[in-house]
Amino acid sequence: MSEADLIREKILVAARERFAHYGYPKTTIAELADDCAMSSGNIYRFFKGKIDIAVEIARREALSAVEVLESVLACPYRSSRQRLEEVIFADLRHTYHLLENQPKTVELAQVVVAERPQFQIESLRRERRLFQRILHEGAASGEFATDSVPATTIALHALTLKYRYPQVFTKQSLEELERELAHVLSLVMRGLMVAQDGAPVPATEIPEEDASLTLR
Amino acid sequence: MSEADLIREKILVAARERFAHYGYPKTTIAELADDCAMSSGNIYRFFKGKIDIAVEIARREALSAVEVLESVLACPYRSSRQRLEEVIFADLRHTYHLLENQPKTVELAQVVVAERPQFQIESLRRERRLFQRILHEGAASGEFATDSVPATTIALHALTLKYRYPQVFTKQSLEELERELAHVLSLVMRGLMVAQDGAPVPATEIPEEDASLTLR
DNA sequence: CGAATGAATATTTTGTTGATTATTCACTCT
DNA sequence: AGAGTGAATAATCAACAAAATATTCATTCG
Repeated sequence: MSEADLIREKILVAARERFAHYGYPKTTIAELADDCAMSSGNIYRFFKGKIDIAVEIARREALSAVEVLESVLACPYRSSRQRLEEVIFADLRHTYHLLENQPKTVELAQVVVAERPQFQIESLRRERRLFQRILHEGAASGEFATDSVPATTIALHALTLKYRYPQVFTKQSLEELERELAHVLSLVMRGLMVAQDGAPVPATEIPEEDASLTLR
Repeated sequence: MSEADLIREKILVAARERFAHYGYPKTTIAELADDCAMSSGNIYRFFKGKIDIAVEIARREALSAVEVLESVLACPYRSSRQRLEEVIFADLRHTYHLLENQPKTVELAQVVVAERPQFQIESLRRERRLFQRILHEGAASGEFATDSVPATTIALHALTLKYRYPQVFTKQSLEELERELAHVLSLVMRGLMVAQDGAPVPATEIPEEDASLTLR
């Protein structure tokens, strides 16, 4: 990693700290420069503007969240249904805890999305790709019955919207949201799965909360 | 209808007009009083405050929307599936057109919900009751298979959230939203419906837009 | 010469004041 | 007495100035 990259990282570390503690608008470039023992003008050799620091932090946060979810897919013994359900539950829990513990994250996300609408589009796309991969595997193995994997992906992504931005839409507790999500998934799974010799598709069970899947 | 009630209606008519044209904040009590040829003080004999006029208008709007949706249930020849799908599509279209044609409605709704959170809770509850009735009928007739009508109602209501506040979450066109909703309902219906002698549950078709179901 | 500075400038936020508007109420009118 | 008024008061908004902050860039430094 080059010298310049190291300084860039230093700025990002200082910014993450201040954004989380005091929020994006209350953090000044002068403060970040102080933290990094440099002049405010010098920050601009590493980032085009203040907002770009926020974008980079948000981008990494989003990437690492998807990476953690992808680790669920690495467990080979699980069925596609289990994978899909665990990913959706893990996503809900991760976002819920993030907004609980780091309330300033909401503000940061809002600023970034307002300034760079493309950011949200790409985050959603990454998430959809993850869903699509699971559906594709499930369809290939004969576990899922679907006319069109892309169409089902879009549907699944749309119908789980509420659980991806939990505290934004409702003031429900995590427990309530989890119970509700289990009902939603039970309904959907019955439609998605291939009938196993007449046996009804069992209801979704709320998975154990796996600490290793909880970020930070 | 008593004399007092008639005056009350007059105020509501004037307010609806001005709220729609100029918005809630830009409408003054003095203007409403002028419209009704009375003094501003006199308005307060009919409404506790300005916000209560907005609440009453929003309440009636919400009630009449549910009433129109209920008229779908009055068509006896339709299957439960058709009813459910038509109600959800009609709701999407109605809200979409309302926000298109009466953009000030969003502002009004925001003001009312901010001031009276209970309002939203009750509107959602009314909508859920409608869903529950359809599910109940479908379960009784053997068309729908469900362990628990209340649980399925909650699930159905949660997973169609995106289509109840269309322009709030995305900038998608009505056509896109309808196509997406059809995919969502196809998936859900396959899980909800009782298998008919092995034949697969057909995909959801986007219903004709029925002008009589479009409010205002 | 590239890296870094910090004063200069542009932009945004904050605070203040005057004006507008919501709400009350002592009063008038029928 | 009950319906209605409009001036008085309280609350909110809007416009503007002052302060704080983001960004640039001529200059310095190593």
